[in-house]
Amino acid sequence: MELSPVMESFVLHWGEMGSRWGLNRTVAQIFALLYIAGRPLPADEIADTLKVARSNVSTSIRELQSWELIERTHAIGDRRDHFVAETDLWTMAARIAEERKKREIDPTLAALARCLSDARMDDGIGKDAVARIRAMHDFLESASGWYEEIRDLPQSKLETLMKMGAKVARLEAPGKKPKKKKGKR
Amino acid sequence: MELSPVMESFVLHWGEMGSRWGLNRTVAQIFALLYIAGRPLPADEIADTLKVARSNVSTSIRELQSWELIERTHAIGDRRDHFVAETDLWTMAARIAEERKKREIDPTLAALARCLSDARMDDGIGKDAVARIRAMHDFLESASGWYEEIRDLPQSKLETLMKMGAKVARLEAPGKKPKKKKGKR
DNA sequence: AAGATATTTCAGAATTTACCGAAAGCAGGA
DNA sequence: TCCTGCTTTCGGTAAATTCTGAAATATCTT
Repeated sequence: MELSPVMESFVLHWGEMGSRWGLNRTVAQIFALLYIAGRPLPADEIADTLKVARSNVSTSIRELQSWELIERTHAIGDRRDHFVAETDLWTMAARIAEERKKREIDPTLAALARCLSDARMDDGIGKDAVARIRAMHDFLESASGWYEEIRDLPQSKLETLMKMGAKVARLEAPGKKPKKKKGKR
Repeated sequence: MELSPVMESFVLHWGEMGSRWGLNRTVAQIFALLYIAGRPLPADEIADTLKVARSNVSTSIRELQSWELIERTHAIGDRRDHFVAETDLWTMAARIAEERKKREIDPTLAALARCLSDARMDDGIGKDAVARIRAMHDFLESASGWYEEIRDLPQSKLETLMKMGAKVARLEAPGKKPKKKKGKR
């Protein structure tokens, strides 16, 4: 596939950003390419376009599938696997949130719980230190619980909720109480 | 500083997790140590405790300061700098969110905007591809705007908002309409 | 101002991570 | 069952990142 200048810079930017996100450059670039292509691409075409080894594409695609950000499809008369990116952005965001939680939050929560239960046998640790571990554990757990509650809301509900957020924010903003209801900052 | 077994595993776990978070191991460990210590520690004591080079501590501390997760303090009669971790978890979360947005979202948004403006001069890119870039840009921008609206809410307001979220979630949950108000799933 | 103590910078060493290309594995014909 | 086209696995290498120790810098003390 031939990349126009803008498409190329889109892909390159995603590559750089991907690193900051825990993905590696190639993985991120492949996703960007599929997203911008807007149609299923076979692995070897991806490799050609991005100038990376075919095997590298294979590995990266597996990673993208574990994030559920791309899907395998087929074309008639073509034995090769093709891949398409998820294009709905709400879905993308949800998938990313889910996966990051799974990789970042859940293991941490488990480790903290382990620390707390071990703390009983550990006479070298102070009460206040245990309390701080517990505080962190409880905080993460409640954030996690909240996320789970809203995770399955349909998009429309989420949008409602976000609007509510904005409203709450506006309502008696810190330091400047509106005197009249007409006063819309 | 002597680490008890639980304290040590807390620190080690943070080290591992930090990697998944874009921090490196040492940076994360130092933060964990300061958090669990609950009192200001001088840099050389940190180095001793974690068995890393003094210079490494210096670099890592700078990184933690850029996240505003630790603060430099002083003790009378001691010329050395001491460091304490932020212990309020809401504040911590806010700082992390702010910094991640700054590092992950803002540059991406800027790059997308650049792509969009460049797209005019690029006759190699299809209309639909431009539309997808725009969709991503707009999505990120509105998420970003929402974040900015709630970012400065006091903790109490945020908690209210989270409760609202839970309520919206419960209210006519997808696939199971409650018939009576008593029915609390 | 010189000496003592504390911090930062930096070049190279060590470690970790990403990538390539060759070989192996797996279908679906002939 | 033996090609043939496609995909995955894997050992080694290249690249990037992290860490160290020595040297430079800064700051107090006398």
